Amino acid sequence: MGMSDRIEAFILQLLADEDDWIELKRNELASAFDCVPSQINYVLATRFNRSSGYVTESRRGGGGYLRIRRINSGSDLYSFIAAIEDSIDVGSAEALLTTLLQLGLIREEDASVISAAISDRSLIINQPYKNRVRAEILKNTLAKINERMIDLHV
Amino acid sequence: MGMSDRIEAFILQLLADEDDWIELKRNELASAFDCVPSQINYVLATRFNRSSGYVTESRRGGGGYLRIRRINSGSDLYSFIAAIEDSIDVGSAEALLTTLLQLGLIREEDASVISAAISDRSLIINQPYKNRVRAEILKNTLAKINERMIDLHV
DNA sequence: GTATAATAAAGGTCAAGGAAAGTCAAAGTC
DNA sequence: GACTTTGACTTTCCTTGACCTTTATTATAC
Repeated sequence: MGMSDRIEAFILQLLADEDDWIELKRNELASAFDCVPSQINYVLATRFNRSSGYVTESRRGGGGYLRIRRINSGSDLYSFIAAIEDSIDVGSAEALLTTLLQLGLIREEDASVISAAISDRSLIINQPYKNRVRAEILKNTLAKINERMIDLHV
Repeated sequence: MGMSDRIEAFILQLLADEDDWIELKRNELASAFDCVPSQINYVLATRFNRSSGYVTESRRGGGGYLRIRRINSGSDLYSFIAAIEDSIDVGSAEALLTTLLQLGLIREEDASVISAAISDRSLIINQPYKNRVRAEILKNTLAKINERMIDLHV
């Protein structure tokens, strides 16, 4: 297990204990793991980014910190669902999923299942039905996820 | 017995000892057998692929690895996927999802997303296409979940 | 005493280099 | 002819360090 993996595990442990959010000192963490401080940034960028369900804030200067928060992000899938047209091609649909991922509005697991559902491999029917069904599937699955998130968090 | 056969035997032995999954370093293995690293890829591709009942994952870069896992096709989603006919009505599909849930082969989150995708509200097309598309969506989404379950250490 | 300037104490960025594994086609073997 | 072996080249991921920006604290001017 490499250094980045160990740092990731350490942070995950902290989050599991404290749930909600944690605060760290970049320099302290770096010297605890005996690595350069920028390695911490690398770990945050690759493992604690939005599409893996985390947000980080930080502050520089005296008393600076890193804060890592898990987002079980409820809320506004609605506006995106409402914006889906009656028909959507596979490229646009995938782009939408990517956007939602980046915004942390859906999780990677959900995105991959939806992606499989709306793929051309699944929708073995001709146009224009294909794109219409794709739009319906998108709306219904996203609505279901939205429901779940609201149930969970709010 | 050729080199590929000997490497295969070695890996099979490791799997027999450790059952479940094993992790290897491509370069170490190659130098242990005194062959080029890409030979390992050849062995994995020809002897440890999906259709022979194995999956492999890997990671490049520092601390990279090869991981080989046996698919025990009994409790795997795979056998259920294979059993899905070309056409399935909504009742049977829901029943299947319930079964898979009870067996712990899928999670509730996944079930709800799939359920939304294959509902009559999503599949706004006529029979017999509706049931055929439903079958395809089921197969493709479950296959994706199966992949993911395998990726994680199950 | 307040306003400003200097210094210290954080964290951020980015590119270079290294450490793996992947690919693919040519050559070899049976 | 099919399967195997080899190696040059590619891609991905990780680590390191030099340099930058932001914030807090302290020193200085008036």
